[in-house]
Amino acid sequence: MKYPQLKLDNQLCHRLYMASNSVVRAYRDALKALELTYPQYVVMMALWEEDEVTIAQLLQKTAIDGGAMTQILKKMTDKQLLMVIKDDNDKRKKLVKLQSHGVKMQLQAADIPQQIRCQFPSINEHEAMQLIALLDKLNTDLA
Amino acid sequence: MKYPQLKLDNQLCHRLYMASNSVVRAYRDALKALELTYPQYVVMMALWEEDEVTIAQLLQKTAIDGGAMTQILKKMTDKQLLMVIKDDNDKRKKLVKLQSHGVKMQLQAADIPQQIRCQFPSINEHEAMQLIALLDKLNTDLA
DNA sequence: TAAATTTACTTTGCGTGCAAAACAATAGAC
DNA sequence: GTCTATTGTTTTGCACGCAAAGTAAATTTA
Repeated sequence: MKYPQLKLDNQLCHRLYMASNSVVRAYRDALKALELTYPQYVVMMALWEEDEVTIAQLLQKTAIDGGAMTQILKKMTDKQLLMVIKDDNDKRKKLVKLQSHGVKMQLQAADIPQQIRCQFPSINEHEAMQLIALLDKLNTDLA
Repeated sequence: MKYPQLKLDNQLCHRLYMASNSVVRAYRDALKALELTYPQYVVMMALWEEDEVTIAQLLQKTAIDGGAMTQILKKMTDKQLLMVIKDDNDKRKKLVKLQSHGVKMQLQAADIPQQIRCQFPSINEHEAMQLIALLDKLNTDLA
């Protein structure tokens, strides 16, 4: 091959592409019970950490696309997981607030991380931390 | 917080999600010159390595979704990058073959990997190889 | 204070990723 | 040699990710 740098085997990026897709796929079964997609689950995690935040804060924390977020919040509102309220101090802003159904869901979600973790037994705790550290570097550079 | 395992900061998976999106975004400028999307570029890399392969082989090598592949090959055919030919030995199969325009594009693509690499300077060569090894483990487990 | 700029969010159009269903052609079982 | 199962690919419907354009409200500027 003329250009070894173009071999798929040499592409860090293709590995990331595959890994991200695989991991999101891995969540599907666990999330089916909660009737959540992966991005919707990420929104829930963000809100369980800090509730009543603006959409901008949620976008920042989750790294979900703004255009998609509008649709996601609409669907989650329909499911009674949360509410979107106008901010009276600044009418451009909107606050996202969990409904009781959304709050309670945290209990059901509590063992999902472990369920997922079991699906990659080849990675030990040390390696998982290494991976997180490397991905943080990457994300910082690409931010 | 009641459930630290649900903190976004503790999620390997959310890092992967962000990193994959960021990296694909990073390719956008470089690929704009070739009028390719990232998955289309992956198809090109696969074909530059081995041409005249069946769609099933291409799916296997690229890890692109089958339903999406049909659309991707249609668009790439329209752009004269490749052809999809029926296999006479087994009429279920189809072979994908680069057109001359597609073959020549390899030269233009040859410096893309380096362009992308420059966008995450915090990761040195050793770390990049570490990252690849860890992602390979992950992908093997989740395959 | 009126105009220009910026901020916060929504909308639109396109390109995937995905599951599930559909389809055609081959291979196997009997 | 039919009947069934399997293989290879396409289609459909939905959910994002993304860029770019649009809207409304606040802020800055002059």
